[in-house]
Amino acid sequence: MRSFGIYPDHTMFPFVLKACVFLKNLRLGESIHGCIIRLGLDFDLFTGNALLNMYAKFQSLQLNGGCKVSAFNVFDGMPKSVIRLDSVPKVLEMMPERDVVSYNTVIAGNAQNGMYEEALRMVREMGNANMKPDSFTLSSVLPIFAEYVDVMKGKEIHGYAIRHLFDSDCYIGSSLIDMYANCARIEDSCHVFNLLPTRDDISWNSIIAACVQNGVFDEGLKLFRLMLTARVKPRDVTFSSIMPACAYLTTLHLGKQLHGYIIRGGFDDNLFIASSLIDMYAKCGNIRAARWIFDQMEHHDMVSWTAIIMGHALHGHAHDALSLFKQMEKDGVKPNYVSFIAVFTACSHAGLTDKAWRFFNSMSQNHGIKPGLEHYAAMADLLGRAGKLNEAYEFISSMHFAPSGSIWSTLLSACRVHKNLELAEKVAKEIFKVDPENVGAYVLMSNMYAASRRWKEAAKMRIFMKKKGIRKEPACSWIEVKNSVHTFISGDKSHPLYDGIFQALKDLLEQIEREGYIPDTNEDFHDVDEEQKKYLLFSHSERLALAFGIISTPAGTTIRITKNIRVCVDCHTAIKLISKVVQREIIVRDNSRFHHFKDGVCSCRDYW
DNA sequence: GTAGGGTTAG
Repeated sequence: MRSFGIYPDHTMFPFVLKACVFLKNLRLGESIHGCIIRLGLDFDLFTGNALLNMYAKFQSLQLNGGCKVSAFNVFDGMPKSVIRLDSVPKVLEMMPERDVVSYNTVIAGNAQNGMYEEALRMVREMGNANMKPDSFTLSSVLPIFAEYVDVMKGKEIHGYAIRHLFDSDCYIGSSLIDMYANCARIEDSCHVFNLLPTRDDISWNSIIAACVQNGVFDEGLKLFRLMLTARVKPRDVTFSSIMPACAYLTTLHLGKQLHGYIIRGGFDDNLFIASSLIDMYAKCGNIRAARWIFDQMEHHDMVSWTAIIMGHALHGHAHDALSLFKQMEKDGVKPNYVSFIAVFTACSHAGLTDKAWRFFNSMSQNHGIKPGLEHYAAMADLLGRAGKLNEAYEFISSMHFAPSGSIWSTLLSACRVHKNLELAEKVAKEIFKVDPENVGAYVLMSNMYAASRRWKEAAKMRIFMKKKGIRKEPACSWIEVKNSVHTFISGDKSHPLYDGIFQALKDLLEQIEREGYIPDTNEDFHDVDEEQKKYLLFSHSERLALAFGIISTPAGTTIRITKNIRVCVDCHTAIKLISKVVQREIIVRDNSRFHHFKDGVCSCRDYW
């Protein structure tokens, strides 16, 4: 057009600048900017707004590469390479007039670059200039209050939206869903979603992510199915949002189905999705598949490294976990807060206390990460498991913040494993001081008293619980057979195939007794005779699930069971022998790790 | 000419 000698007018540049944004070509954009100035069109409002938008977008690109330098208001202190990007405030200052769009563009630019206070300042300035926030403004501001976890301010915006009839706006809808979800107000998220007159893929993604992030996994999965029924196409974000639900519920068949979708949709090179797949396979007991995905990836970021390290840690592969951590550092990927939790978990499941101490010290010294509650908890857990109970006690007492009930609880369960009632009493006192309703502590103390035949004190604990009206969650195991999940609680006879299960349990008992199995009744704390105890052990939830798995799958199939609390010692012994007599691999995930039983031995080498 | 959603955590 220009070669024909035709001059562009003010209507043209917004489109040309937009093309530069799509092409991610800053140099081209800058030369167009030059062209605009030469033609004297930089005083045009629409052209100015398009320039603002372009520079703001390139600012995001630059910042996503690492440094979070404020390019909007800092000029002097900026590194040379970023100086060109300072053009947003310059363009803004030069503009002869500004409208709502100018402000919205700058507000969004600041908000997307993490400069929340500057964004909010611009909102006030906009008000001072007699311009009212519109739906664009609100959907840029809401994510700020989501990030701040400030539900009061978020609600204020929601109210403003309702008063100005913006609440049926799809964009504001997703921001509201996300804001409420971030503030743990999942009911409010659902309420907003249900009231939306129109929903696009992002509204669906927002509500699904909201459910999963708040632990409402069944609802998340239900909404995912509804999304498919509504013929809304799932996107990359959908998969990385829903996958953690499969990981948490150990629904391997669903995870695999989603993996199929992901491959067919061509999403398998997405970093977020790959990390969520690694986590899902690891948590569903298939660490080999998790590792395969990790090894297939072209680039690894900190999250994917952390996910695979945690995966190996949970499966008791401390050596793999730690050598991966070394490799990660060698690759120049910086570990974060979560990565160290994974490292401590690895050390914990292998009893590597010395190594853990070295990591703990290097975490703050070499990586500048201040140990948080989770790190202290992991270290305390590790020391406790290794039997270093007093060291753990000292460690917890020396924390630079007040210990929580949960951190003392890790030590209490270590006292149970190592049968130290004296320290347990001391620890329990600390727990009841900060958390008088801690169910686990009452149950553990009651069991420990019972184990030392101090029935009166055991009963006292139970009575305390009753008085306070707190109940422990029943022990529960589940297993997936033919794409459906079967749940068992201890002593449960309600399964339709119970007769077969009972017969199988009896047969298995006979077979393992021939292998030398002697019931270990030490951990059963009912004041009843030995024969009855044997029966109680016999009907533990993991045994029921296992017996059901054996009779309902073909010979040789790997059996995967999930349990909500720690596997009991007797069941651990029994399952080892069962894996030998039925010649099957049995994988049990309890609340802290995986046990791979095969040929009479367990991967945890009886340390868990 | 301007806006919203994602992965790892005893």
